[in-house]
Amino acid sequence: MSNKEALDLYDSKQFQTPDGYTSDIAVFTIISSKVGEFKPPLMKLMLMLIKRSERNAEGNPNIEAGKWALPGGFVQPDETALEAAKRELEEETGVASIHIKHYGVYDKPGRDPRGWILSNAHYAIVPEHTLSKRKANDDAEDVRLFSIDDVLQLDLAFDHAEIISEAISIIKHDLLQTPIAKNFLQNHFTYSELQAVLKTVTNDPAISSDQAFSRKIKSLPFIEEVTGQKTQRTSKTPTQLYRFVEDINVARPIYTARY
Amino acid sequence: MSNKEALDLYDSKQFQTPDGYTSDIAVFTIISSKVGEFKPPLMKLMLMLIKRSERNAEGNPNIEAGKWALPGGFVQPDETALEAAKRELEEETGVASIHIKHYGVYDKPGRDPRGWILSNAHYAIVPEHTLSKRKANDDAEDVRLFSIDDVLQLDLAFDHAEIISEAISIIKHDLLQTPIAKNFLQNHFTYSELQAVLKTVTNDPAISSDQAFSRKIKSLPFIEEVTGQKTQRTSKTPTQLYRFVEDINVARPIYTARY
DNA sequence: AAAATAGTGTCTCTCAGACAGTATTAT
DNA sequence: ATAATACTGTCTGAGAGACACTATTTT
Repeated sequence: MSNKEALDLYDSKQFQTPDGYTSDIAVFTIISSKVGEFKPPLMKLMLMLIKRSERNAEGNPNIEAGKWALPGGFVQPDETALEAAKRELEEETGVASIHIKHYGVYDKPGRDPRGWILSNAHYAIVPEHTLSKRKANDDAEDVRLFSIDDVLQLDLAFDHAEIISEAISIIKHDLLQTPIAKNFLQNHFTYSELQAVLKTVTNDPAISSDQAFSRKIKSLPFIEEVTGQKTQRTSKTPTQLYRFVEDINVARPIYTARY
Repeated sequence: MSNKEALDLYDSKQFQTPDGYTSDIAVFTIISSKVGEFKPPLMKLMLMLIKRSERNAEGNPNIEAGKWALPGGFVQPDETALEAAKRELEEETGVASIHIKHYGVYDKPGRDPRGWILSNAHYAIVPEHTLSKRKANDDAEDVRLFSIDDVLQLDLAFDHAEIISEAISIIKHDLLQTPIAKNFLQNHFTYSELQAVLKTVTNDPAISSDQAFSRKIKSLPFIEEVTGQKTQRTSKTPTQLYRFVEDINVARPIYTARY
């Protein structure tokens, strides 16, 4: 093949190359305020941010020091941006194999004062308890959860205000349009627990009304009853448990939906 | 601010940097076989590919020569990948301001023999007539439209088989889940023209049945009648024209849909 | 018994789906 | 008149929404 000959002649310097390739991760969790025994949970959607250290690992002044930022870091040449995001998230939280999804590319010239630096944005969903062991590291002097209603008031590094704003839009959309609510719940859950997750992003009466939602959940093809399984963790009355069915196509064409 | 001090100390060589940053574009069009006068169109969804030249602009042997590939090229440091895709598409087809959307990042190590080269994949929708002036250029010795049913049988460059396969999945999804069908149609269209577009990707009876679809289109909030406007281009009977309403949210939550 | 959550029993209204029928116009 | 496309009339059944009611259990 002539590819070898072409390769020998190829000069990678003929085009300008980026100065860096990074992955950022918007880590979402839901904190359940346990209101009391035999009560459904009160839930709030939160985003994890780090506070950038004054000095980096080498002891030099850090860029955008003191500002709040998404966790993330440089992609290595032997991995994809998604793999880098998973690796960094695991380094940060100790959790592997959670839900993580790419949602955007940020490459506007001038977005990073250090040069032509590209970022791939991902969002991740982690159970609340896995963030208990979250810790500051070389680059972060603090790690904290913020309500998605407050987070954009912070002094944010780089273009992270824009990246976070889009992450919030996307997760609100995906929670209602895809079955990712699954990732905020235990394997088996009650209708009121799923409802509490959805109520963090919608006040649609078809979802927030107890009667309507407890009826509706039975007819959803991507959710099934766990037959015979009940729990009392949300009420004195034993309550039916449900689970998400794997690999069900949930989307209905907009041209056949009811409006 | 101390950012200046930090910047002076920042060494961009501390991390390995990519060897290139590119944009690829999957250009879709629909060719309407005009069956005859007073007939609705027969439509087929097509993808435009280029055949890579044996030699590049400098006269050297070209990488992946002779293979079919997506049009695309290197992103410049003063533009985003999306801007680069628009610029390249305009250079290629002469069309500006058409529908174009980012849908994927391809950065698997080894995907390009020339080195660590990142690609952002976009899909574009262009009206058929704008591709009449399509032309070969330095990098392409041929430009051609392929049916989305046949295109994956070709000998494709780099990892373009994977990129094209995902483009096809995404446009099939978006055609039914978003109002992008608008971009395949004139401003004013008949129910059977919209139906013909949708039938390129679905055989759902609610869409492919004439009676059902002509009724349903009246109740869709994102489509409105153009009052008093009729056409005879699809039938002897004068037919009602419709248009897409701007900025209507079309998505219904999966938890309130009918299944 | 009281209180709280989790449902179920009905009714009404809308609409999807099916089938048959009508409307319009060029030839 | 015929043929082709574009509808409309009408029935049926499923289900969404609203309201009232029942069920289960702890305290």
